[in-house]
Amino acid sequence: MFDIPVSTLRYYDKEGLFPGIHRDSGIRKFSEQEIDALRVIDCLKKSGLEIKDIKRFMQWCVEGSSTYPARLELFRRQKQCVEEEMQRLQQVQAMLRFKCWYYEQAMQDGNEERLRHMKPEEMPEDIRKAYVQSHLTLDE
Amino acid sequence: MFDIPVSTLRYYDKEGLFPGIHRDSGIRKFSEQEIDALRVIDCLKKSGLEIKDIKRFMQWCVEGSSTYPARLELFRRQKQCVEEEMQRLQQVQAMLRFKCWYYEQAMQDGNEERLRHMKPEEMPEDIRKAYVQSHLTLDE
DNA sequence: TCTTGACCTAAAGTTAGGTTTAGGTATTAC
DNA sequence: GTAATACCTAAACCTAACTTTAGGTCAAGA
Repeated sequence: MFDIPVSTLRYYDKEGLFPGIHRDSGIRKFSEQEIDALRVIDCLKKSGLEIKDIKRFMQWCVEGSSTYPARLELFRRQKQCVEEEMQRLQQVQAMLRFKCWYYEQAMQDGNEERLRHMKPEEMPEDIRKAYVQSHLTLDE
Repeated sequence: MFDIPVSTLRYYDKEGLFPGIHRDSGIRKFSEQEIDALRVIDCLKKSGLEIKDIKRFMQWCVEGSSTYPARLELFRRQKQCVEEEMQRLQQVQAMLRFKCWYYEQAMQDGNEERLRHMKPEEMPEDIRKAYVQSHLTLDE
């Protein structure tokens, strides 16, 4: 259903990611609760959170309304993280766009001579923008 | 300069990421070549490439013009990867937007009763959109 | 009956990408 | 002269997030 190996589900459970999971004579029963937990786990993992922090969140969920502020703050923080990650990826994309253009040119020319001496001002505008953007933060 | 630990630079070199690096009586000399390599390494790493694949790219760079097509294809593939990653992150963001709204409501209400019975149709439009978007791929 | 398959546990193993340590050389600062 | 630094290597260590293995229980089907 979720394309997650059984071993991973057991690992998650061992790590405390399903604090309230019910068992039927030893066998884990995944209810709508846990399905939902899996969605949140997936989301929080992709937002950069570690398992132990996801566990803490799952604990908050069983602790009730007193932990609403903590949970809200967590999601706000992760939203911020993802926004920053997207910005980094946009810079990465700029570099990749530039590199694709670069090697298209190199293939046409058969060598990198012309490119080696090219200044940003001589590049097509969109490529120059990509070049400049991708050479920002890591420079100097 | 790049805020990379010396140990990491040595590790990269050991992994073959600076194939043509020059040494002055045993000591590595980082020229403009290697500075540029570091930018590309950073970009390729963030695009999801592993060290051993970056090494392969660096090898191509010393092999000359015959590897232009391979290099171009690599950058095109990584561009694709990053685009897909951005889409995944947009879905994650939708979930986070929904969760932030959810807990803002829960804090106002003091409990989750109202929210528990709420159907997507009853949510504010932007939140409903976020909810629907974030519940897409992992569902059923 | 028996054997196939789904579930279980605890514990060991795996992988990537570094980091740390131990031991050594060479240059600079006082 | 000697002491603090910056560099070097090889090899051991580390962490997160799984995965694999070994060994066992139980129920259904041929």
